Amino acid sequence: MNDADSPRTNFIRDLILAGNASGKHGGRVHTRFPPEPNGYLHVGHAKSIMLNFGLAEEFGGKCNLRFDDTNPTKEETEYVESIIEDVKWLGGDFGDRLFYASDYFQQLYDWAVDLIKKGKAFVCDLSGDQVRETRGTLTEGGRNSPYRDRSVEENLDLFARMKDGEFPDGSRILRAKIDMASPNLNKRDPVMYRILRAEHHRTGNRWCIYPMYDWAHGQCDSIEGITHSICTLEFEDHRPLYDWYLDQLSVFHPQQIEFDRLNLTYTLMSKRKLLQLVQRGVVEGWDDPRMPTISGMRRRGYSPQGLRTFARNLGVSKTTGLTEFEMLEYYIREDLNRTAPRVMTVLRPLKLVLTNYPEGQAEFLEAVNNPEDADAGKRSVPFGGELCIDREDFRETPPKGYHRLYPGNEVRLRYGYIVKCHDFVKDPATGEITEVHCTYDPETRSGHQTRRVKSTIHWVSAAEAIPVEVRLYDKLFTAENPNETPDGQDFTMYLNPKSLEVVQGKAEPSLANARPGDRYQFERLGYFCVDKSSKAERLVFNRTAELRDTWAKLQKRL
RNA sequence: UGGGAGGUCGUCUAACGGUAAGACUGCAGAUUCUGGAUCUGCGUAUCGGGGUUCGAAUCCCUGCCUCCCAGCCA
Repeated sequence: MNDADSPRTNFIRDLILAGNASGKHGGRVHTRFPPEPNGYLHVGHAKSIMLNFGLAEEFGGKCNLRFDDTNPTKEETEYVESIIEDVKWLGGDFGDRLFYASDYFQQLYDWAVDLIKKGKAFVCDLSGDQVRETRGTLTEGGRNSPYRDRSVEENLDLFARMKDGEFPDGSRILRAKIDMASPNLNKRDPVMYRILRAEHHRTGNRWCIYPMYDWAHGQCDSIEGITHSICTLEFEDHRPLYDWYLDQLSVFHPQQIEFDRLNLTYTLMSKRKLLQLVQRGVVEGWDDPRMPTISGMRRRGYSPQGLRTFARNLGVSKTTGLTEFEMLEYYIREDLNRTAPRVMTVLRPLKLVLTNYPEGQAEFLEAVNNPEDADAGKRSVPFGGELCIDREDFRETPPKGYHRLYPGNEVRLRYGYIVKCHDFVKDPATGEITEVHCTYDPETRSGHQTRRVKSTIHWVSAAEAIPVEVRLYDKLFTAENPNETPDGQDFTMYLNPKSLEVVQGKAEPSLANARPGDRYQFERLGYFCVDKSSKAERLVFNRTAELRDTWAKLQKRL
C-alpha cells in the first residue's frame, strides 16, 4: 500500500473503529470479496475490491476471494479465471484464501436439515407461478403454502429425495418458514433450495439441488469467520433474512453492511447488459477496450494504480450517486503522466518537406523520455529533410488563435528546429493538402537558446518512421445514463456509432520494440497502449485517454 | 398506496451540537520546446416548513423528492 492508497475515512471504517473500541470480534477484521462467476469484473467491482481488501489491510486483517457459485446455469470457469486475474492485477491479496460457495454445499445441506428438524423449513410443491401468486404484493401480505404444515418427518424425507434426484427440476423447493405476512418480501417463506439439473463448474453433477443466495451467503460468511460482510445497497432488504438464518442456526454471526455501488456517467455497470453487448457482437468481447470491465480497461491501457487511486478518492457512502467519468479519467491520466514514456507518433500523416535541408543529410536528435521522471533517460530520434506531421497541425487558413503551421507562420519541431511554412501542395481534384513546404533554421536546434515560437509540434522522419495502426476509442454510449430510456426502448439506442475509429499512423522507430501492454504517451495526443493483437511487423495501439486539450475546448466554444 | 434506504457546491465525498472542507469539473491568469504537466485565483451547496438550543447540516416534529424490493438470479 502506498500513499495514494492510504485509507480515507468512510462510514464503514467508522463502524469498524467503533466495533473495535467496544471489543467486538476481539478487534479482528476479516472481509471478503464475493463475485458470482457469471461475467467479467467491472470498475464497480474495483471499488468493492479496494474497499474490502483495503479495510482488511488497514486493520491488519484478511480478505478472502470467494466465488458465489450457487447458480450453475450462469456460471463458468472462464469467468472464474478472469476474475482471479483481475483481482490480482488490482493488487487484491487473498493469499491462499480462494474459496467457493460450492465448497460448502454439504454443510449448507446439513444446516438445512437442521432447520427442517427445528420446524423452520418445509418442502413446498407449489409451482413457480403459484409461489408468485401466493407471495402477495408490495402492499398486501401473501398466503401460506398448503404444504407449510407438513410434518418434520415428511419434510426430511422429501428433502432427502430432492437431493437424491427423485423429482423433476422445478417441481419442489425447500422454503424457510418465516412469515407470509411480513412487509419485507424477503421474509415471506423464502426459497432456500431449488431443483436444478445443470452441470456445475466445480461440483459437476454431484448436486441437483442448489442453495439460493440468501441461504448461502451469510452461512458462507459465517464458516469463513467473516466479521464484516460488505455488500451493495440493494441487499439492505435482505439483511433481516441474513440475520434470521444465522440466528436460527446459532452460528458465528458476521455483520452485513451495505454501501452504494459505483455508477459512472456514459457507462453501463450491469453484467447482464454487458453480456448482451458481447453476445450481440457490439464489442469484441468482455475485454474490448470500450468495455467498463477491468480487463477492458487493462487492455485500453488503464493502470492498476490509476484505478486504485480513483477508487480511493471515490469515497464510500449510502447515497445513490452517479460519478462523472471525468473523475476516472483524471486519475488514470495522473498516473500515466508520471509513468508513461513519451514518444512521437503521427496519427494522420501529412508530408512536410524542409526545402533548405541539405540533400542527403541525416541526423539524430536527443529527446527526453519523460519530463516527469528524471530516471527515464533520453533517446535519439532520427531527423531528415522529409518528415510527417499530423494533418491537425497545418491549416491553409488558420482560425483565430491557431498557433500551429500555416503559410507564413513558424513553429518548433519538438526536439528539433524552428521551421517556417512558405508553401503547400494541394490536390486540385480533391482539395486535399498533400505536402507542406517549410524552411528550417539551423541555428535553432533544440537545446540552443533561441527565439520563442508560439507552438511546438510533433513529427516523425518519413524515411525511418514505422507504420502503426491506432485505434481511437470514444465513449461507448452517448447518454450520461444509458439506463434511463424512453418507454419501449433499451440502452442500445444510446450506443455511440463513433466509439471506435481506426487510423494508420506513423511512429518514431524507437517504438519498434513495443510489446503488448506497454503504455506510452504520444506527445500532444494522449496515452496509448500496445494491444494484445500487436505484432512486431504490425504494431497496434489503443488510445487509453486523450491529453487534456485546451485548444480543442476553445474551438468547441466557437 | 406496504417495507427498506437516502437527500450537503454541477459531480463524488467530509464536517459526528461550535467558522460548511476536499477532490473532480468549469472559468480566469502565470508558466511551458507537449495548447500536456505544474502553479495561482474564482464556490450564493446543507430538500422545504416548524421546533429544541447561546449555537443545528448534525437533535425532534412535519411535509416533499429520489432509490431499492413482488426470480425457483445474485
